[in-house]
Amino acid sequence: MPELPEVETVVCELRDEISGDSISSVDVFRSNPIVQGDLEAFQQQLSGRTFHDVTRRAKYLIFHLQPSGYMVAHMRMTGKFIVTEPLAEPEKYNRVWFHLGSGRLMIFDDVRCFGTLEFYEKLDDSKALCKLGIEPFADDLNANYFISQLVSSTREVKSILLDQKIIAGLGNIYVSEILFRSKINPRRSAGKIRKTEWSEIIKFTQEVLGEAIENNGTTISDFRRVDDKTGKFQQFLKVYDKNEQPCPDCGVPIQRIVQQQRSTFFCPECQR
DNA sequence: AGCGGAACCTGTCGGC
DNA sequence: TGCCGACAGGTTCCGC
Repeated sequence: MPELPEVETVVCELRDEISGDSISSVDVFRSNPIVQGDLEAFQQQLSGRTFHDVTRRAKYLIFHLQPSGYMVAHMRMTGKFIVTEPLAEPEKYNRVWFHLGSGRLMIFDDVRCFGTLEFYEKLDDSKALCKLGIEPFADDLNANYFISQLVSSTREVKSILLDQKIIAGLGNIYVSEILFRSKINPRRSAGKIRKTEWSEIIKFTQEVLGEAIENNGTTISDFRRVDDKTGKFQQFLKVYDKNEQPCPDCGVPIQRIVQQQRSTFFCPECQR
């Protein structure tokens, strides 16, 4: 489900739905490995608190609780949050139920159980959050941010853009799209990317993510609507999953390669 | 430092 | 039809 635009969408929807609602109790149908740390402590820490706000940091969801504390969540590949009227029985991949004071249910559903839920009294206590790099829409993100730390780096530029410690929130799909629009070959060494090229990468990062956020819901954000495969998302992607298909700009076949055990798609003609 | 590989889990799809 | 391997949008850990 999630790259940053999908997380942003979910965060906004959840904020509208649950802000002000309280948690009366928490049912866990399968904790391993979703709920981090002691399960009973987690249930106890959440029960009785109220959702005050929901925000995003990179691909993490942060549930602000009152009178104190935070639930930090990550949906990984297949996690989902659903707010619904009460159900009699958990559905197959429901992992956690949050019973809300309003009588509704917030469900964390996750086929693959890669997702994570953690409670923290203070956000600084989350090591994962502390390690994250700059947000793609941060005001102080500029070419020098990359150049200053990558002058002599031989790492491939794709690896840099996926590195959450450097820039936090980009995922495999959008990195292919960003580098295509930037006309940069994903295998280029980061240290050899010129300042003007970094500026292009930043510009197109914000453009691609912005478009995806605007098109939320019809992108990949909802497996329940996955039958709608010919929706806007397919039109939106220019290279991802387009192996052997003609480049929309020059007609040369898009190439699929593997970098860091992940698929990369690019145009060998346009991207230098 | 930074790479590759494996791991966490389950489902789906294509080839034989 | 049935089995088997490859693959899936993320992150972390380990060894070299």
